[in-house]
Amino acid sequence: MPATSGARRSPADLTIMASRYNALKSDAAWQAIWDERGTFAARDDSGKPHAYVLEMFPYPSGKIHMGHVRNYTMGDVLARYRRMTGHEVLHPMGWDAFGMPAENAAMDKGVHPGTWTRANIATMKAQLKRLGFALDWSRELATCEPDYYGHEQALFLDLFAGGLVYRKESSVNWDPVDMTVLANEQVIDGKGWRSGATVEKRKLNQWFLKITDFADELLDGLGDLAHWPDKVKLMQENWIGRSRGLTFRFAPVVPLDQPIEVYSTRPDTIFGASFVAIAADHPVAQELASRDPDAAAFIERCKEGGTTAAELETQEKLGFDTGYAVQHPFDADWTLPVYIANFVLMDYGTGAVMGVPAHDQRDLDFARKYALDVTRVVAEGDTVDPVFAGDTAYTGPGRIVNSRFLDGLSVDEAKGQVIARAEAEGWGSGSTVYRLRDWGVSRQRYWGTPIPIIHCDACGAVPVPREQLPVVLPEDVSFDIPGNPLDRHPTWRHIPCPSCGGDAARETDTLDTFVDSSWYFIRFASQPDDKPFDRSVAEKWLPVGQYIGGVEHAILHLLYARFWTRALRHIGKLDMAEPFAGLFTQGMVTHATFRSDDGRWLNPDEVTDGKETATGLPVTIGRVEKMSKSKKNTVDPEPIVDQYGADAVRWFMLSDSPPERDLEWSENGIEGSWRFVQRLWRLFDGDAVGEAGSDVPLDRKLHQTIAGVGADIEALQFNKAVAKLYELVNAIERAQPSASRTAAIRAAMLLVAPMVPHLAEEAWAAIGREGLIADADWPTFDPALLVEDEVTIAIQVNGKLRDTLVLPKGQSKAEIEAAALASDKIVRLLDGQTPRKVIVVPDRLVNLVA
RNA sequence: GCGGGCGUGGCGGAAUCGGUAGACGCUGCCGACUUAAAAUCGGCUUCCGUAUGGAGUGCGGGUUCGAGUCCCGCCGUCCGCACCA
Repeated sequence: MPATSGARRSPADLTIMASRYNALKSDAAWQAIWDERGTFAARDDSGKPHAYVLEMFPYPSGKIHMGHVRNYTMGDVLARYRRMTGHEVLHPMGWDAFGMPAENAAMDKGVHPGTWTRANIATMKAQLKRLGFALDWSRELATCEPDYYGHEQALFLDLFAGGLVYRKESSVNWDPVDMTVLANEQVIDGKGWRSGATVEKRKLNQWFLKITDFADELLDGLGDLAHWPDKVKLMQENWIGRSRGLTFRFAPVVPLDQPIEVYSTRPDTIFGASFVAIAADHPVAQELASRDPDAAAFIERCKEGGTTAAELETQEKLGFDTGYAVQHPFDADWTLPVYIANFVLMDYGTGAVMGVPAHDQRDLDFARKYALDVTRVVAEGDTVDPVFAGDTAYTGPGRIVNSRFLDGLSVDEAKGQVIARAEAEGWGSGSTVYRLRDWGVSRQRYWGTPIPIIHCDACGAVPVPREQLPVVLPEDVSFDIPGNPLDRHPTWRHIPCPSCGGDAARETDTLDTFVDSSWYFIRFASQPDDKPFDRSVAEKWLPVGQYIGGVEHAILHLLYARFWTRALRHIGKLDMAEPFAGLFTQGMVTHATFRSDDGRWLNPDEVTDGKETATGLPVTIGRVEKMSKSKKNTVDPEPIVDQYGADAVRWFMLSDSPPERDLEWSENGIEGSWRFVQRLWRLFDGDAVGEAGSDVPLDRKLHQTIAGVGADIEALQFNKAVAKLYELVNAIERAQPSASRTAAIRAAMLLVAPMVPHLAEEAWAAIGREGLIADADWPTFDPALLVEDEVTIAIQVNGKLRDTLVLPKGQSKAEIEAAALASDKIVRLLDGQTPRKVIVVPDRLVNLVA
């Protein structure tokens, strides 16, 4: 029905003519069309500029949750926007499908991990499709399938051949509940990251990847990641933990029969040393313990101490005087006692330290307890007294004092001097020490990538020949006892040695699942059958332009993926240093928590009007927290999508909260989004007709919105883009019919298309446009229309706003000042006085200083 | 303890370079339409004050004609690391 030109349509007319938008019907219809046409399949050989948008792939735990919806909606908006701005977009999806929960399910429910995992994938894939994400499903992969992990085994062997894989017996973190080894990164406060069980130390033969070879690269490479959050870069920097100092030897004094090597970042304070401390598991301590029961008892006592944050905080510094002594490197007559101390760690540096109590807090605590000398060697302002008072070590800058040939130097100069002397005299050398350790990748689990190695008594560890890959997991396993079923399998592990043909056994450990996620983004870009990836194709897409995921992966996954990429470059497989050019870490989806009268957590749908629905008893409303099953404050996306449609859910995920912050789920919020979807539909459905006449203010608003929304999406500031779209829609609704208004409505369809794609397609089709809006071009803006021709000038007196004036843009300072002084309000306020000073900011404000 | 982020109405938040604080949304209130309700539409919604007006961006200082924004010192809160020599 054409509107009457010039007449404003009444709300009643709108209601009559606009049909209600049936989201469920449209969602299904357009999803089917996108599928049939392969709309979102990425073409490797496209002539368009390539864009790779990736969200962290999910673990198939059962069903998708709101966090997934938020994560994938953000990526989807960017992917769709990139398509509309002329890019060939790769936006794939897959499954991080190996891991412990599948084995737990196997143990709990007696279902095979593969069956459980694949069923979850099917469920979650259907749920993702239901949200209308612009994903290239033809590239879907699951890490638990041999056609993925077989290639991973090949890469593992490539790294093995390249010298980046080694095996060593090492003390490992053993999780007694999950019955597996954990990486240091997976031990949190002395407990397993997944089970929460207190971690024990065990000696096992483990496979390691030489990530420490890349420590410098990984650290320095952070500097090139301009589009990564500073927070994540800083976390990685701290994790790698590079420090520079001096590694040097203290010569032994009889009866000690070997030198003790220490590492120090403060060689400048060497004349302040008053003791040497070694770790409880230091070889010298162990040797002493074998002869001295007191030493052995002390070492046992050190191991009893907990490793949690709280325990460490309060733990007393304990020492055991070994009776040994060492010589000071600069004075053979100066001897220092050697202690075993509970605060020295064997696995950092050399496992031994020199104690300089005046300038290190731990050393000071220790020295005070055991009445050792505390000598100041760095001046604190004018204080140079060698006798150091108080219980707070001085760690600041200053001149070196009481230090013989170092006196008068700065801290840095003295460091250099001492290192130079040590190197010249041969008792030490400048060195770099990292907190980062090599990556232990062995897991004593079934549901993971089998490590493609065969152990032969004669030949040692032999790689599985390439033609025998993939080493496929046997299906016939049982989970009735904890531990690794591969160890118990009757036949799988028995195999002839590829080298000598004798009896040999397969490695039964599987790879850490972080290995699986260290290269999946490469496999998405290129997935030939006969090799992990085709280098030239992968390099067309990589690095990932924008990677989006949770900040919980700031260290582990992102560091491992960076390492893997560099390792592949090292062995000549891929010419790329960094896998993710842009990274964005989105906030969590949160919800209020509810507790019943008797303290049980309640699901939001068990609460009605502040009372428990079932009992009518009052409910305590707790704080807003991350949605979690344990607190029962989850909202299942599926029924929400069924009720409101995909677009309303997507719109809500983008609204209000900045994407890096938490988003609180609310019933009012989703209803508001649903209302807006309906409002958009009324706008699109009711006014796709030609009108005459122009409306310049509306044109301006439109062009400002086109420019602004595009910039906001590129900056991933979706909440701002949403606000601008609300403003545009408000303006269109208020405008009189005109050609400008019709043009604005049509442009608005394109502007909202990345966010509410189903509605946009429906509207596009309704006005008879050819093709899909998903394939349409993003509207362009006229820069001339971005600026207003009139500006509102603020008039301040002494910095306080007193009046505003609307003036043509671009007036001179004199004109603006004259206009300001002519204002009635200002004349009244000044009361005949002349301002002492007048500040005019053209097109902005006038400040009159009285 | 070390490192980092954040602090703006009833709520989520906006304010691009130091220049009109509170855009936009939610909630709430009033009104229109309706027999009624829902939906929709219009208006109001930082606080104090009937009002002219005053106060106001965690607190206290400072720089500036002008500070949410910059500087100094606190407080609160969240996150990461954690005896790293």
